[in-house]
Amino acid sequence: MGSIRNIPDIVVGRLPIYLRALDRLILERREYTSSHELGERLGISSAQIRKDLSHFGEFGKQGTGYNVAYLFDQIRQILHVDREWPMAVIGAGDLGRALVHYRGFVPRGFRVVCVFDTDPERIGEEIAGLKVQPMTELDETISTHRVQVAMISVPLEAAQAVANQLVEAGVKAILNYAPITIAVPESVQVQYIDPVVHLQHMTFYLK
Amino acid sequence: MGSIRNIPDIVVGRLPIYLRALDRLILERREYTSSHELGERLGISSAQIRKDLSHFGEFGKQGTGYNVAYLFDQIRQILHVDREWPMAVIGAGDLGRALVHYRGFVPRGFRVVCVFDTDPERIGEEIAGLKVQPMTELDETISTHRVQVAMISVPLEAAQAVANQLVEAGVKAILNYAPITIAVPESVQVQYIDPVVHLQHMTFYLK
DNA sequence: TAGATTGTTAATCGATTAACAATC
DNA sequence: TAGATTGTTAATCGATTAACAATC
Repeated sequence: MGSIRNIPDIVVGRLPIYLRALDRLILERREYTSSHELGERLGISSAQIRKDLSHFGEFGKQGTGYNVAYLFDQIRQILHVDREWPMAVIGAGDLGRALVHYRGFVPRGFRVVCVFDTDPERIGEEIAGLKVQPMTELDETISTHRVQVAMISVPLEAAQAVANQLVEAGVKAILNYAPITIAVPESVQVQYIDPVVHLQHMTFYLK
Repeated sequence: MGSIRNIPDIVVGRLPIYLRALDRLILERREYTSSHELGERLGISSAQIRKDLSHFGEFGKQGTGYNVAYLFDQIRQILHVDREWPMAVIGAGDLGRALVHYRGFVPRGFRVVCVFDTDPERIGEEIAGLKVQPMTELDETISTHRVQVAMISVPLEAAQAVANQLVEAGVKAILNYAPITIAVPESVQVQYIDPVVHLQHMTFYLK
């Protein structure tokens, strides 16, 4: 297999985790790994890892396992992070600032190239070398930078309107930090980060 | 049903999403809703919502649907967020600061009560009225405040060691923002937030 | 009453795991 | 060669959906 499309989304969702683990193995100067070792580290069965990878091709050798650097490269290509995606951040509050400052994006294929806010107090302010821009400039800036990926860090009341503007401007993937489900066209990807959802999931198991 | 234990974890994971949607309906002053409406808003089938809820009891009425306030209360109880969980934040960098400042925790059952860091520059500094404490005080502070929930916002190299300290101090649920899988005893809950994982998941579908 | 919607059962669909031949 | 580990098949397991009697 490998070339046939329609990969289960749940499988795609695990690839970034594999990539992260491989990155770590590279840091440890490990040349080879196995589905067993990866599974051990990630709390996933080795069979699942082999099955997941088999959707995309044959990356290992019987007896030896996987060449770490090679598999890392292959997954980077599969996920399209063998390049640098320019990103927009909407909302320059505490969270937006933290996102602009975050050093962890660039080594993994992303770079914040613009920040927007509505607050006149914030517009013009510099965050990590980027000037906060007014929302009125969103469309043009996103076009010229060819931004396809954006992160929303505005209050929840504003999130849907911001999402609409982003879609209008041509953004194709939105990471929404506002605690609300937003509606977008089918052609636009959305993912959510809401810490409270994770916390409430865990407190179910606490007394 | 309702009282039999061993609820699928995937069902538990959806309850916070339902709760969020109900919160929104309360805000909109809606008195009743239906599995159909909830499903529509969340992009989930109505059958799934009814099935999920049926694990915990009967909350609706045929013909009428669900009383919003009642269902909201019930799910709060199920998830144990009908109280306020004190939380610790470990790591007072940009992200840690944003977490301490975040106003969205208290209305949903959580309150940051202490912040820790190793950097002498940061120790003693005030963030939203909380003094940043040295890691040496972690054990005692967590005991006296009866903290069971913690968020890790330290660099990835430090994350496992911090997790160990937290477990040692009696923490039972960890929300880990460091991009690394950490090892903890079975009795401790862990959830992860890594924006890059979400971004890479989405770029798979982009060109 | 007629219409709407629940809770639940059974059917379907999909994901995970076990097992193993192939082979490095 | 002997041992290890892959990729894949088939079996198992679990989750989602469709359908409907019950009933508000």
